[in-house]
Amino acid sequence: MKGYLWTGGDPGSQKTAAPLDNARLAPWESIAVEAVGNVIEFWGFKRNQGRVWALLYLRGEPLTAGEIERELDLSKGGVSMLLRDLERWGAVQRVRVPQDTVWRYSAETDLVRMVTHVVEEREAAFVTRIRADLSEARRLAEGVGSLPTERLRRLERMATLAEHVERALRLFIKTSRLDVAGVLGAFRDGALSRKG
Amino acid sequence: MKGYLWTGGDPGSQKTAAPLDNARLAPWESIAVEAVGNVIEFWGFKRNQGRVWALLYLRGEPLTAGEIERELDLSKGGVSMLLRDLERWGAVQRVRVPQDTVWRYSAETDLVRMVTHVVEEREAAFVTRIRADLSEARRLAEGVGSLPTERLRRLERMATLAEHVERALRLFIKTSRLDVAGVLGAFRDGALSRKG
DNA sequence: CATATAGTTCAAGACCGCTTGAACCGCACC
DNA sequence: GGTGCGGTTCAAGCGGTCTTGAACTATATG
Repeated sequence: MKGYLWTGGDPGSQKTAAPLDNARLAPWESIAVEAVGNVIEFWGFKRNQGRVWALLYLRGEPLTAGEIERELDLSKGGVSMLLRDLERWGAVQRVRVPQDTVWRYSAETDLVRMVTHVVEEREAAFVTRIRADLSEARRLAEGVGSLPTERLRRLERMATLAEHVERALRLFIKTSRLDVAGVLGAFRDGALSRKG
Repeated sequence: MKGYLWTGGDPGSQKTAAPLDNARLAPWESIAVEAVGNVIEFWGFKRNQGRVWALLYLRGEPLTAGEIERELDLSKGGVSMLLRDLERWGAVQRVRVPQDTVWRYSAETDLVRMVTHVVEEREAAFVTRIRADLSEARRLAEGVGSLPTERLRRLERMATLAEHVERALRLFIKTSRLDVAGVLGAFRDGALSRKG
């Protein structure tokens, strides 16, 4: 989510899932990789975190940092950092293939868990904060003697609204988690080889 | 939502609903205004759009652009653009007080409608796009002869997941709209004076 | 130990959206 | 017409994040 339809309208400029530079990738891979990049960015992560995960997931077998670097046309340092983040979040696993010295990385299905989890944390904290701010404002406002009750009421309505939105949001996260959990089964079932 | 807990952790640096420069505003106003600014930014709009709307809403009576400029410490040009956006979205109304030459602006309760509406549009378009991309990828992949079925399956699962998330999201928007609509009643009911 | 290659770190810079401020327009009033 | 003021526009600057690339560490090998 960057510049969408905001102020200017400017429709039709939808950021394309561009073939970009990943000329190395098969077209279908490229499209899927970019799509995941978009989603992940939308949810507040870095686009390239999504791209890396998608590549690893689609390939199925572990890749080296160098391969990722080439396939996605990223810098060495960038790949290192992206992998570290993904690994820390449990979205990617670092594996060592027997009689080989380099690290390889394979996708965990947990990108999904990671997203729901982090988003949940973030959203919850945020929403809580807003509520706290609004009740603080209300407390202060009530302390002001000469405040027209009408203005106080407006403030209260604002707070009420915030609470309702919070409820809706929590509900969304909960149902969404359930729904996703179902699909996770699908991710896990198949004969998805995973080095172990 | 800017830099939250992403890569670095860095907790406790929660962006405060700072007293900022709006020394002119009563503390409770300032807090509430900033809170709304945060929310609105979180949903993908400009922080200052939220601040302007909040100020107008809390004040109850129409303000001039100059007043807004001073109260929120914004630039002339900025206020003009912010008001234009808000007006276009129906979140603010431009009113002319009898025997006065300047325009004044008053808050519509429709900020809420605006947010749900725009967010809905945006989210829907986005999600649709992702789905389209993924099925395109799938179509292409199926056209490739020598593709291991396992890899194809992974792609398919990705698409399935996207569909599920889409469903959850649409559900959220729908229930959220209903919920918000309920509160809108509360916004409208009271003896909220509106120049007419 | 010297060399080479994988991996990490981080300052510098690219990039991008938001805000500013000055030029400009339009209207009222003298 | 001239002056003043509200309002608009937009190029330039600012502030933020993300990426790069070079220096650095770690590890294997001869």
